[in-house]
Amino acid sequence: MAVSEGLAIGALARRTGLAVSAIRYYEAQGLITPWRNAGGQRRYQRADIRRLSFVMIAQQFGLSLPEIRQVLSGLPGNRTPTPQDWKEISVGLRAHLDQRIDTLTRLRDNLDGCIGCGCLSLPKCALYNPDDRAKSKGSGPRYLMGDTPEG
Amino acid sequence: MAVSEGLAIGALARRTGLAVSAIRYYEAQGLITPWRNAGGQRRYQRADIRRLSFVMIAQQFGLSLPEIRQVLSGLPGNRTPTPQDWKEISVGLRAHLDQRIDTLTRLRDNLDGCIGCGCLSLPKCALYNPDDRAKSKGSGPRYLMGDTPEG
DNA sequence: TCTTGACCTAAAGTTAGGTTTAGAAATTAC
DNA sequence: GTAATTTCTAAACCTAACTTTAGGTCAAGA
Repeated sequence: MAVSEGLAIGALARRTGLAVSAIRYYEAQGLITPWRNAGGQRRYQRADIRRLSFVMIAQQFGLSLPEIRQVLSGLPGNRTPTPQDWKEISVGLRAHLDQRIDTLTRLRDNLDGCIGCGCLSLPKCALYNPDDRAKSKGSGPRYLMGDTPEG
Repeated sequence: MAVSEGLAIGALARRTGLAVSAIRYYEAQGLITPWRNAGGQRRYQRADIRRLSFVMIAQQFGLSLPEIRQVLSGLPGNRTPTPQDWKEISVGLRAHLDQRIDTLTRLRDNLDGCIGCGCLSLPKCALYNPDDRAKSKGSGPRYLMGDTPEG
């Protein structure tokens, strides 16, 4: 009954809205590290509610789980994170989000130009420098909408 | 050799930068419909280069393949699409993109507020009304960063 | 105590968007 | 005419982020 007994996984699930299976999965991905009670069941700190909420927010921002793990590694390991700790690692998120907004805005403006001329041929298209998450799998520059350089 | 013989799948792949396997996959998803030559091989119209380029652009915008299929269904089926046709279906893309940018911007501003107060507790967080693509899989509202309504 | 609900692990299944493989047939190049 | 290249189909495989299932254990309450 003491606070030190920690939260069971079901309680943590109810507090975060996550599925129990998702929380176990996050543990397997190194995002959260519970301890075990005498019977071998997972027990969590109250601060882990905040930690999982952060994971959910970062996911909304488009970070992958490995990326989130990286960001979380910026938290102190030897004590419960303070509001200031959370604030500091959130700065990186803000930068990530700014970049995503910027990419999409460039993409939109490019489409506007193409709609404007009515041809949709984009030799200067933002797709040549696409979003970080997409691409890098293609082979060299692509000539879009049917316009090759040699005609 | 006549134009009417169409493009083989390899030629289309070179013109679009897509893998041959991807083009076949898009056909299976109903995004493109080649005809077959006497030997059973796929043959494509030159206009299909443009069609596939549109698919790639729409993907950059975050549309799923079923969504793209839906958008493409706005093209005339009985003739080669004109620049005006492409312009018309692009308007929907523009709206989609605007909405995504708007969502991300709200998310960012919300994070700013939370960084500002240093607590990262977001009862009014944009995550309650998240991006269209994410969520809808959760069960009811989530109380983020450890703050439940009842305390 | 007994029973019910919560929890455990490991493995398989799921969706999206493809790629890879295998073996055969068509096409192209010389 | 033959060799090399492309293309064909079907099915298996891949990653991310989880969920589901199966069979068994732990914890809490009447």
